[in-house]
Amino acid sequence: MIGSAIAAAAASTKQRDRNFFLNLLKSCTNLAQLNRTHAQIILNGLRKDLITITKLTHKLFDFKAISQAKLLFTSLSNQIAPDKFLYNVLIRGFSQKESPLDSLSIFAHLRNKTALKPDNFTYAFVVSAVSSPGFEKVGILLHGNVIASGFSSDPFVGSALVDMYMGFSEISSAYKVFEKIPERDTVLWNTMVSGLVRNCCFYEAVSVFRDMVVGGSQFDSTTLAVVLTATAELQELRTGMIIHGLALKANCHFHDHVLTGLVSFYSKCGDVVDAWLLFGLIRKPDLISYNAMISGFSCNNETESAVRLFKELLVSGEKVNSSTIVGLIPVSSPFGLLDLAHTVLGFCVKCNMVSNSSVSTALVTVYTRLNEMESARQLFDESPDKSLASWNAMISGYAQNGLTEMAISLFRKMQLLDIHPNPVTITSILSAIAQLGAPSLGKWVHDLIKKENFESNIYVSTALIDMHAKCGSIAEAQRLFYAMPEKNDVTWNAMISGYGLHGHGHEALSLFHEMLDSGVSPTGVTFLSVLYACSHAGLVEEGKKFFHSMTHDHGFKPSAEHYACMVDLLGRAGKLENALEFINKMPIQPGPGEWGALLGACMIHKDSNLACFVSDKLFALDPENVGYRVLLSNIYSVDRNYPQAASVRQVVKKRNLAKTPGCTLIEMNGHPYVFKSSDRSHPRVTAIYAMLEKLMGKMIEAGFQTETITAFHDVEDEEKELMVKVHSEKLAIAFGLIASEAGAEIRIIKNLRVCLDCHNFTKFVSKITERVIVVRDANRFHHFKDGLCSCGDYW
DNA sequence: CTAGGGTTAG
Repeated sequence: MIGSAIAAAAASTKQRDRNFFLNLLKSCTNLAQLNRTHAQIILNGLRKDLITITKLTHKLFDFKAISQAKLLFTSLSNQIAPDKFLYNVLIRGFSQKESPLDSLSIFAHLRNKTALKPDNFTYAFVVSAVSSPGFEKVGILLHGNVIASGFSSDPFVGSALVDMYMGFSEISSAYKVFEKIPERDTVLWNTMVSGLVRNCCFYEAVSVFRDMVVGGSQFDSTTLAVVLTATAELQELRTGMIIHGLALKANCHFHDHVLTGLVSFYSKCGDVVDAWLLFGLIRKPDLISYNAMISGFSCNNETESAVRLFKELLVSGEKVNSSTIVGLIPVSSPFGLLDLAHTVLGFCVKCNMVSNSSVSTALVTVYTRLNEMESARQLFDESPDKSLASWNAMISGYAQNGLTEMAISLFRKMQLLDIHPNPVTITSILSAIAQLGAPSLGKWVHDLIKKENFESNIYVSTALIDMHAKCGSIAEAQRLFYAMPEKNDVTWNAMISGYGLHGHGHEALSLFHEMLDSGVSPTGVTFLSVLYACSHAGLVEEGKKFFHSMTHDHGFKPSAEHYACMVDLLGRAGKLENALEFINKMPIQPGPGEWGALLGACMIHKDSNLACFVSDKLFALDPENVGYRVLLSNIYSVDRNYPQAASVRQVVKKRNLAKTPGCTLIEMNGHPYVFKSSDRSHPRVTAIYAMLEKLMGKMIEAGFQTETITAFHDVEDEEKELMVKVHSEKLAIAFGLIASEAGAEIRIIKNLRVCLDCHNFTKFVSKITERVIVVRDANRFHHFKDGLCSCGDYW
């Protein structure tokens, strides 16, 4: 029809008027039609008609013909004087094609080179052009212009301003603008809600929506769709269902956007069945709806369905974006779906998407979750422009997989390239340092935090508390904790578990009550941390009471970890029978956690009969785990049953089960030194071994029989060699003694649990050298002083 | 018949 209209126009020699072309322009549905119409406009002498040109320019932007629009403007601007309308179309056009600089330069031209006055349209467009991070300065300047020109209460300009501040993550400025606008229309409210959602302020988004409804403002399908995503993130089942009700009443229920919002809401709340049903009601499912459903399946562990839908999307030829890949991440983690990751990667390579920074970041995340660190690093190295998010993905991947040195060295590289970290980077790197237990690195990062002004960030300061506690300075952690003006549940948990780590059970308990008084609700982790603290401080009765109160007063359903902690509490205190009874009475099937805790208790209390029984359970549950076998072998050793110990070790060896090699870290004058078992690589190796020999000699003199010395009878050669090996912590302590001033505290960190022999050795050394020795092992801190250890020999 | 330009968004 349109084609024939154009044909008629071309065939006719009769001059067409402006109105004819305006209608024709309006009905163009693609660029080719538009170009033909443009030709006709020229033929009909309307080339310089401002009104026709304005509409034409507008249409060119609609079809994303941005360079053509630019060309048209530059070629005409010295022949005709553009008016405000044309300027406005250009400013909007560029702003929507994401070339804010072009928008700004047109705006500047309008202000400086013409006598035209910008109006509310102009400001709405130019403000929305600069609504992304990086334009803060010019954005605030424009806000000043808006006020000066008297447009601050215009709803269109107001919405644009609110959106702009939301884009800068200046939430409070956005609120200020919003509150100053008396007439709040639906779009303004929507701008607030969606801005809050974009900034992950989901709770605030829901609360603004509530104000909107209570205040009687009209909402629309956009409002509902957006606020649904907030309830999805919050897993606010009640609120989400109320909104679903509102959608039904307002007849918005069948809007595709609302349905998509409902899909993410129900799936994030665990109701994937309803989500799938609603997904089926979407008339024209597009990428966003698919993404919502795929991520819905994957966060509910419905791997097969997620993969099926993903493949369906692939074969449909529909484009996939970074959100699709990001949505698949939960699927790839617990199931080790390496195949899927490779499929995704293959697809991304084919579509040339790997160079897209958010896709490559997502892929890096997928591979780090699968603990495929080499693949992740390769992807990272090959991505052409690395965003801060990609750096963070790689660094936190290393930190989460225990590759702390890699995390730190990558962070160093970042520093060298002068790439500034953000709070996310800092939080990951602090976690790495906490795992490593390197206080000198901690100080370095702490200074950096001050320099970058991240101290007030709650994530950063919480990570700092955790780092200080895990690096041994519980006092510093405590100081930081009480200096924090605002604390969240994680902050409290970090401090409580810090106390537990150092064996300060009473402090942990009293901090828990402080937490309750402060109004922050405890989480599962809080209860776990308190139980852990009770267990490591030998507070059996308190722990039992606490466990009871957790279920009865706080209505918490204990998880497997809580049960394991209780077994640990009982077992550690020597109540092995009670611990076994507790396991047998558990309402859920006992798993490796509970049996493992009991096996640990058997080790401490030298009950090899029970250990044998428990081990059988464990080997059946988790045949690949080496730790349990090592533990069992140690139990036999402690019991002087060396042939049995050796035979357990033989199984480990025969089945090729890899054992984590032990190592110990010590810092001397700000330098970290790592010792492996029987290490001879240190430059002062001779002095270290001499010191060790001297100490061992004194120990025998004093009547300390070390476990290894008595162990030499009837042991096979191979086993003997294993026992004769000097554990890394002994080397580190000997080095600490010769490299530090007399009386100085010695701090070491061991990656595995300290063995009985080394524990005895350290107690003895602390006595004869009059040193405080602080040892962090895989589980906790040991403070050795005057021949005693803070763990009370239960660890 | 005086024409051409709006802000948010699953």
